Amino acid sequence: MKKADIFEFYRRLAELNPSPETELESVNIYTLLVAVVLSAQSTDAGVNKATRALFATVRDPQAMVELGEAGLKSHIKTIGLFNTKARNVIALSHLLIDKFGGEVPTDRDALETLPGVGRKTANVVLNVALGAETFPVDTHVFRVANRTGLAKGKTVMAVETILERQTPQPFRTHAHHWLILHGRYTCKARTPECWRCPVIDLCAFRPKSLPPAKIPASIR
DNA sequence: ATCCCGAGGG
DNA sequence: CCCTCTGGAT
Repeated sequence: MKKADIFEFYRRLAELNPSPETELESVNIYTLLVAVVLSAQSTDAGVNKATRALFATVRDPQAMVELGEAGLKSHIKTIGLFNTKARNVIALSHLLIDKFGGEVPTDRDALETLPGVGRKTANVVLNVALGAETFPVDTHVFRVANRTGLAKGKTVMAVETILERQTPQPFRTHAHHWLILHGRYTCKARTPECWRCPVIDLCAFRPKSLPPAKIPASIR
């Protein structure tokens, strides 16, 4: 996508939602980390439903370890991949206590040493908790970037590299959330709702599937 | 049947 | 690169 169009793309999403935030609920950086780990291949709404009860009493690694894997599983049974996630969250909590003084590390390499934490999760924690200019590429960002032509890449890493390089300064901290919210509510996976898309004229997908709207002269 | 703020292992 | 883990919503 052309440089001027990239700027205009973000400018419009920013105008509609000046300060976008994550829809994952958390009470501190530790619970944020846990929520993001739990969110893999699951909806934010589904994760929130489970974590509301969990985070009411468990808000730090020590409490999580005391709850135990079986106890955690009973809280997250309704979330996909819950066996692996429960194991990872308990292991990750032990590691935070043993190697990081009970605190969540704030650099990407350290975060990625935690079980269940990959590049995308680390990028989300850094962006949401610290306001870092990271570009987590999830299913929505990957789809929106490729479909619209904003950043075409065959892998999530390729897309992240392009976003990191091309995103204009005023939009760098929130770009991730604008793309994800646009993907979740408008540029949906199965049936994108192009009729209410604010950037339809900048989109590479629109011309092929939906012809440009022709408004009859009679109603103009 | 497809998708949801993926990661780890082969 | 591929596959598996997994329940809930649509």
